[in-house]
This record gives sequence, C-alpha cells and structure tokens, in this order.
Amino acid sequence: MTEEHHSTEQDLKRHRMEKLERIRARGDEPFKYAFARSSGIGAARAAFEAAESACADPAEAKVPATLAGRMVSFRDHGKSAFADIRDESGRIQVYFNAKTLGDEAFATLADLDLGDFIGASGEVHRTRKGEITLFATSYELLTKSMRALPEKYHGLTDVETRYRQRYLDLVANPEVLDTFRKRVQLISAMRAWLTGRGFLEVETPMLHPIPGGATARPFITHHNTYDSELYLRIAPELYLKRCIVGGFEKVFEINRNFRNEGVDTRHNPEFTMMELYEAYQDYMGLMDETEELFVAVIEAVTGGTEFPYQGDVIDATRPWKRIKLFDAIREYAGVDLESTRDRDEAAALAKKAGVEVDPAMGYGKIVDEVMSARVVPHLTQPTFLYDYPIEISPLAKKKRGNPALTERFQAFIGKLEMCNAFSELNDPIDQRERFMDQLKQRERGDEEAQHLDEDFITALEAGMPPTAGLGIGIDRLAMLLTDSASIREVILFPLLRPL
RNA sequence: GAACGGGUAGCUCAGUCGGUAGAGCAUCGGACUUUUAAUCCGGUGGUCGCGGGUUCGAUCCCCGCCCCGUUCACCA
Repeated sequence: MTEEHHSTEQDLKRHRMEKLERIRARGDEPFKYAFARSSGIGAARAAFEAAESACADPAEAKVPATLAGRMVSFRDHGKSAFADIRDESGRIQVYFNAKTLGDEAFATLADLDLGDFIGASGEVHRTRKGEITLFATSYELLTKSMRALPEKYHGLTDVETRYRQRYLDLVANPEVLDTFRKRVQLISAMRAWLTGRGFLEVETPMLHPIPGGATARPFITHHNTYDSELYLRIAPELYLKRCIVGGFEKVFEINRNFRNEGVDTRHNPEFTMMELYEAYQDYMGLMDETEELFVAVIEAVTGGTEFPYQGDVIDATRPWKRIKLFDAIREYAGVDLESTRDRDEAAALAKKAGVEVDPAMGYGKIVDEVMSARVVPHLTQPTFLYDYPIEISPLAKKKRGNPALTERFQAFIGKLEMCNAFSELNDPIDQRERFMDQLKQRERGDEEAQHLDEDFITALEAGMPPTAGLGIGIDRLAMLLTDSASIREVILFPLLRPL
C-alpha cells in the first residue's frame, strides 16, 4: 500500500464524485438538459406577495410555482430540510418534508451539495417565521456542482481569485453582479440615447495596418495569408471619420480599444470606448449634447443626478461648470502657461507651480502635465475643460481666431477624465502638417506619437463636412457610477499576468 | 520598471520571540419535522507561494524568484 495523500480539495471533489455515481446508479441524470420553470424566483415572490395582499386572510395565501436555481444554503432537520436557491432575479427558501416528498425522494437530498442547481415544484407560502418559502412536493437535481463554492458568510475576498475566477466572485458576492448589471444599464442607456438622436451604430476594424486615432503604443500581431504586420486598434477615430466622408452624418461605435501600456487602477490593456461623430456640428454644440448624454446615462443607472463616488457626492445637475484649460491652470496652478509657447519658459512655469517636468517634454506635454497634477485633482464635480494647445491635439481643428489652440474639450467627474472631444480637423493640408509634426516627435523617440496615415489624408481630400467628435471611456464611467476605485472592478475579466 | 504591503485548510482568518500549525464556515459520520450564519456530538483535511542559505531544527531569520494589491512612472 502506498500512502494516500489527499488534499482537502481532492477530498471534496471525491465526495462529490461519489454522490454523482450514486445519482447515476439510481438512474438519474446529474446534468439535465432543460427545466420548465413557471417563472423566475423574483417574479414568484412578487406573485406571492400580490396574492397575499389580495387575500382576506394573508396566512391562507398560497401560489403554485415551479422554480429553479443554485442551492446556496442547506439546513437539514432530520425528517425535513430547508434550502435556499438563487437565480438571477432573487433567492427563495425551499422546504422539503419527508412526508410530502416521500421517504425515497427525501433520502436523495443527501446527495445534494451546495452549488448544485435544482428545480422544485410546490406551493409558495409564508412560514411562521415570515419567510416566503416554496413548499416542495417534488424536486430534481438539474446540475451537479463538482467543487466547493466560496463560503457563504464572508464570501470571496481574495482579489486575485476574484479576478482570475470571476464566476466565483459573481456567485459569492451579489454586489459584484450588481456592479456589472449597472455597467450593462449604462451601455444600454447610452446606446438608446444615441439611437434616439439618430446616430447609427457602425463597426470599424479592430485590426489596423496603421495604428491611429490616439497617442499610444499598440499591440502588434501578424496576418499569415497577407504576411503583414497588423495592430490591434488603439482607437476607431480615423475609420469613423472615413464614414463621415462617405456620407454618414451621425455615427457611433461602442467597442474595445487596445493599448500596450501599463496596468493600474485606471488602465486595462483592453478597454471599451464609445466614439461618436456628428456632421455639421462643432465642439460647443457637442459640449451641450455631451452633457445631455451623460446626464441621461447617469439618471438611467443611478435614478437621479446625485451619487456617491469614493467619499464625495457628485452632483451632475446641469449646467456643468465650463472653464478654459488655461484659465483653469491659472486658477489652480497659479501660473500663466498661455503667456508663452516656449518649451523652456513653460518648464520654468511648471516648476514654479510645483510640477516636475522631464527634459524630453515639449510645450504641449508640459501643459498636459500641469493640468494632470494641479488642475484635475480639483475636478470632483462635473467640469468641462476646453481649448487645448495644438501640440497635444493633432486631430483637432484650430480654434477660430487662435491657431495656438484647438477646439477641444474634456469632461472630468470625480477627478476622472470622462471624455475627449473636438471639432474634427477636416483640412487635409493641415492634417498632413500635424502628422508630420507627430513624425518628428516619433523620430525624437516618442513611441506614442502618431503615424502618418496617407489613406486617411486621401479621405479628407475627398472632403469631410464640418464635424464634431466625442469619445467616452465606458470603463471610467462605469467606475464612477458604481463607486469603484479600480477599473478591474468594472471589467468582468481584467487582464492579469498569465500563470 | 521602482517602492511599500501581502501569499498559512476549499473559503474567511489567527499563530509560531525558530521546536514541522489552529479557529469559524464548508466537508465527512451521527441526532433533530418551521430553520434561515440552524443547533448539538464526533471526525477528516495543510509540501504555511516556489527555490536556496543559516541552524541540531525554518512556516517564522537571510538571499533569490513567482503571483496579487496600493502608490509612482507611462497612459485613457
């Protein structure tokens, strides 16, 4: 005999395997194919409560039901037993009794485990202790669970397990399910608002021969048949504008972007963006629409315009504060970065404002840095910053009357950047110059500077009507509306290092 | 990539000033026909993240590595 070494986990699985074999041995199928429910659990509870309030004597209320769900709790009392089963709509107690169920059927309860899916038929009434309960006259095992689920009381808190095995997180922590429901609501509400305004949802390539539309490092992949390098898209922007060139007037896309960059509480390598483009619109008109869109979504998800975020109460009531970027810098950082466009002078001003700048940073980058460090930390309540320097806005149109600036805005809520928008640059000659400027930065070692996309310029040469465009980071917005401190809390399967 | 914190039973956590570890829940056996963190009695379960070093002896001390979290850097 060799010494047997069972880990607990193996023991648990072995026990369940033995039960599985017993179930099969008596001719039952532990993995059923379908089950006809009379309703979901939530609906059954509601129906019972309605019957109860319609009854002269509420204690007499009873409603027949056939329900199914995962068994999450089991309390054995010898000749009777209580189980809690849960489906997506709620939880209900099921009462089993040897007399009504029959001794044989009652005995098979011993082969059930927490985590199993069962279906049960009977009547719903209320126990003496006031618990709405399905008194089962029959039951069947629908799916055997072969593994122990996380403990019911403390749930699952180990962050790594929560992310790597999100299904366990969802089973163990109802509030996580709620977070992801809110994310779904958010996207539905946004899509509904856009569709209601006449925007058409289009799909543009995820595989790009030239990564464009943002300043970011891409993931590189390879296509075998064409034997060519392709990039996972960092933004859909340039393709959506091609749609406008072709004659679409209002388009949007809600889909994934991929950026080969760091991972932290606000960044996942793949993330979801909504981008929209609207012909004949400029950034000021779009700012109004953006405000409406956000408020519509916020109301749909939170039920109002006030909601908590990380200890603050956000009030999204319109109108939102609007402030020029350079005014905000003057106000919060105490320096006038608009007074110069010289890199070194700007660096000196940044230093005066207490912001460390890298020698490699150009003027635009310095402005961006001062904004992030000195302005954004003040932007808890919804605020639009607008009129950004041209150096950091290569796809935005120059501001009327001030070619140093672009007609661009961003909204911040809860100190998070929520969107980026501008009057789209549609002058192909200007666009080429901007790309050339980006190329110079690339040559200076900035790997994130944009590539020259000749086909995009060709498209602009064909003529793109005046257009305004907007991008909203869906994950950031989901964080905001679910009071989540980390982006991983709002992405079902965030990227972790492969084991 | 850097700093700090963490990794002990299936889950949630204690603990060992260095002498190979405990609790609750889960699980297994038993009692119980209205419980709901059911209760009561008894039991199983751990290469204490991985690999080296020091030591009579390491889960604990030292070194390296892996994974996670937070902050920073990069970015949205």
